[in-house]
Amino acid sequence: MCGRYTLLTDAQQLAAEFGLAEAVAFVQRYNIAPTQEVPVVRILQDAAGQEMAVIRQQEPGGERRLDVLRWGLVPHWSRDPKPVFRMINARAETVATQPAFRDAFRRRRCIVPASGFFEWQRLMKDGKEVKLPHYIRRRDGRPLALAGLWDRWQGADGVVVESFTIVTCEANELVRSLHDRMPVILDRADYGLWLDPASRPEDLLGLLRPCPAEWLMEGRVNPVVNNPRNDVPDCISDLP
DNA sequence: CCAGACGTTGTT
DNA sequence: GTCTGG
DNA sequence: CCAGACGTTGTT
DNA sequence: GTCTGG
Repeated sequence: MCGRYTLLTDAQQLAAEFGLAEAVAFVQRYNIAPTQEVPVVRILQDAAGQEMAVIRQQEPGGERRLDVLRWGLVPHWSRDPKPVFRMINARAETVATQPAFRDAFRRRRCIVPASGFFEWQRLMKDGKEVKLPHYIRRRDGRPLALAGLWDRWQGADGVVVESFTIVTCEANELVRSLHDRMPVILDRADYGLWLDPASRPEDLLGLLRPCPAEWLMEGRVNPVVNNPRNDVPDCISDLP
């Protein structure tokens, strides 16, 4: 599962990691929650759904850009711009066939950059359930590339809402003690394949598996992160 | 994901 | 318990 | 044909 | 938009 994460990487680092055409400034975030607007990496297509041929010749797949989208997918056919259901995650196992995701999986994939993500460990203490937040990040300090899907919703009055969801898979050995699901974390060598609108579904499905546990490290953090209103550095302060 | 609220009426 | 807001 | 659904998680 | 159920 992935329901909260951070983005602390600076614009230059992010541009280098993801091969962005332009280093776009954005706000550093310690506590990103569903429904909020956050930057994602994607390749835009023209209205006909074709990549722009000129750009494609120079850069396979087209230009990688950083755009701000809403977390919680609103399918283009929704009556409402607010999803009736909380589509903040999409299961890797069914993403190619579920009506809400399959179009996006075929042609509108993105990478959700994150410095780390949170998982809550549920424990019973004195007969009451407590939720202990844990923070998971890469050992090598690089940002995480979370596999995402996006869509564009347009209302009758012309209002446009662009939104995204994070693909999940079964948890690896490191995350399993906290939860049985985790976000799909892409290898740097696979960024191009995932982002290229022309990639074949059968190749893409091979990427949707848990990353090696050795990539990651994990530790308990301050419960101040539990409240999404607290977007402060304490959210990732380590607890013994 | 967690925190916090949790109503009714009539009209479009 | 269940839904909405962040 | 039209109407209605379209999702994930965790918990029971 | 597209599929399923009636």
